[in-house]
Amino acid sequence: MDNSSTDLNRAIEGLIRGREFTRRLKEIIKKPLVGGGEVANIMAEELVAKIMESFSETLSVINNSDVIITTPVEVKSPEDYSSGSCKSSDRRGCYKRRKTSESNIKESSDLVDDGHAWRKYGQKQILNSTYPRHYFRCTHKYDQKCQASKQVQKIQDNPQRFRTTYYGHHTCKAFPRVSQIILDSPMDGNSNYISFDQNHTFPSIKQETKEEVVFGFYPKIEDQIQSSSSDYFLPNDHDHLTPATFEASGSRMTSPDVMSSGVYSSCTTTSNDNLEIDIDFEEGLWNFDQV
DNA sequence: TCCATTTGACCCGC
DNA sequence: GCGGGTCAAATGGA
Repeated sequence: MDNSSTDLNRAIEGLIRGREFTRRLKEIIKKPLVGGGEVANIMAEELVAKIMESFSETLSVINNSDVIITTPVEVKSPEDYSSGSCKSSDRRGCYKRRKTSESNIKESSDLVDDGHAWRKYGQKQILNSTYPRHYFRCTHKYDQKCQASKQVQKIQDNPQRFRTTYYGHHTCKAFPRVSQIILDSPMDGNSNYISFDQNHTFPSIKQETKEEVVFGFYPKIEDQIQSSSSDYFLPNDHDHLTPATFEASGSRMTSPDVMSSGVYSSCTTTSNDNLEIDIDFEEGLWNFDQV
């Protein structure tokens, strides 16, 4: 079996896992809440994490042999790493640093869109590390109290790869964005297609607009790095390492409310082998058509 | 003018 | 005390 076939199988397995987790989540949601629904909430959160993990892994496979390392650590409540009390009016540094929290570490040769809107809030040179570390928080940290954050850093031994460490779960309602899911277009009723096309690059949307809430794209770290620090540069063969790219046909995708309704998504990958994946969450239909 | 990014300052865990 | 994580003023682009 050649590599592309292996990757294809891995991608399919990942999606099937995601489907199974989604099915379980659906069951939990359907069940009447017992005990205030806390148990169900916890289970749902775990399932969401697993779903995200499966999709991330699948995306990584699609984007060529990326590695995902999941490090389950004690899950803390958001209060455990929320801002602490402040004494002065200058709130700089006024926060409570998290001790431990759930983290997912991902290494990739490119920066895959993880489906969420991030805002960079810091950059720091790390001791004994050539490359600075970049800090991102969820765009909805304040408007929806989403505690998700991540750190991105070039891998010392392999500067062409990036290590992304995710902390916390997304509690925001912003739906995972295009790389994962595209909705029915309210305009024409046709499904929108995501194309993982090596010939395109990520659009870089840098505003926390309402549009971005729904389909803001993952900002290219390269762009940010280039604009911020001379320490960062793109590898010479960057064209070869083009980030996972996609394009969505169907233009306007604006209303978050659409997300809550029936979801149909369809994505297309184009690599050596074309993998077309149609996902209908509402009907539970997943079609894998090798083109 | 608005908003994202940059960057230095500050705080906390180890 | 050091180093890492976060904050917010300053800055620059749209």
